[in-house]
Amino acid sequence: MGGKQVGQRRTAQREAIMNVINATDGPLTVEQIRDRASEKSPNLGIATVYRTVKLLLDGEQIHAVILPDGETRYEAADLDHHHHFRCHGCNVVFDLPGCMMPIPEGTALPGGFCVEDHEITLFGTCPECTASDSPA
Amino acid sequence: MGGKQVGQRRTAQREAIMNVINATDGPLTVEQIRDRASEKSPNLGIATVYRTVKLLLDGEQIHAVILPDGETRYEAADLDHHHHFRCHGCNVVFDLPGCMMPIPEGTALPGGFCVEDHEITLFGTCPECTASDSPA
DNA sequence: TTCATTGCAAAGTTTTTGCATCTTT
DNA sequence: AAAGATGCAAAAACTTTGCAATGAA
Repeated sequence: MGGKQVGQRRTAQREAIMNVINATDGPLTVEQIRDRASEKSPNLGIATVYRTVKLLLDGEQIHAVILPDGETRYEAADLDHHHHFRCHGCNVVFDLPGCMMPIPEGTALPGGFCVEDHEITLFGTCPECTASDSPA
Repeated sequence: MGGKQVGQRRTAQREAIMNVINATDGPLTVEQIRDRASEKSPNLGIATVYRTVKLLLDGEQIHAVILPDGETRYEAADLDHHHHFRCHGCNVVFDLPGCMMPIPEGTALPGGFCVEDHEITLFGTCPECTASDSPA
């Protein structure tokens, strides 16, 4: 009922988009995905990126990552549990392998809040920006 | 240069909006602010809420809180450092006093990332929803 | 050949801005 | 009375959707 089927054909656009998402070590915005995928698929329309992202979300192949800066980014779903670091200098978002959350899921907090999941974002300066910040 | 001055007059709308924001123990969306403030200021326009929120942001009286659900909320700026808990049942966002981040600011992470700030969101079930979830 | 997929443009959403009017000072 | 503030409606920014054309199978 309703709607055509979708996600069945291997197209250059889809290939390019998936490759871009899998090639980074940090989540990307739709704009970033389009810019990078456009190199391989020149006339790539922004609507196609949005549609493909939605397709990949539905298929659990990627996850949305919404950081406190309000931008929605996307990352491959097959990554291990990890968190993110956003550089104040270049605004790039990096993956930080591992987890630094001391409260295990299932814990009941003092107020009676039962913790099932968590999200952590670190902000600061990335190695590159640290290097270029400090004068010679 | 440019733009009128702003934030100089005490109006019913402003009063209502500020009271609403200061009366909660969790950050509120623009919609929530308007709904609650409308009780005191009936014809409150959404544009006024947006303008007032911006005004308060500029004046450092409130902060934006963007959680991983993508909704932008606002909270009083005079609160102590704390984090947030979003209930999967009722979608309400609560303040969690205190901090559970083991990495001090100023720490350099293994990859060379220098941490200056952080943001934590916990997800789970709030006390009320825990109570109503479990049958008698 | 069929029908999912694409690009473009139109339509939704959400937030911002222009403007005449209203209200605080 | 002067000028900031408000409400409405138009505009801008970001996503989604309709549709004819394209191209994978």
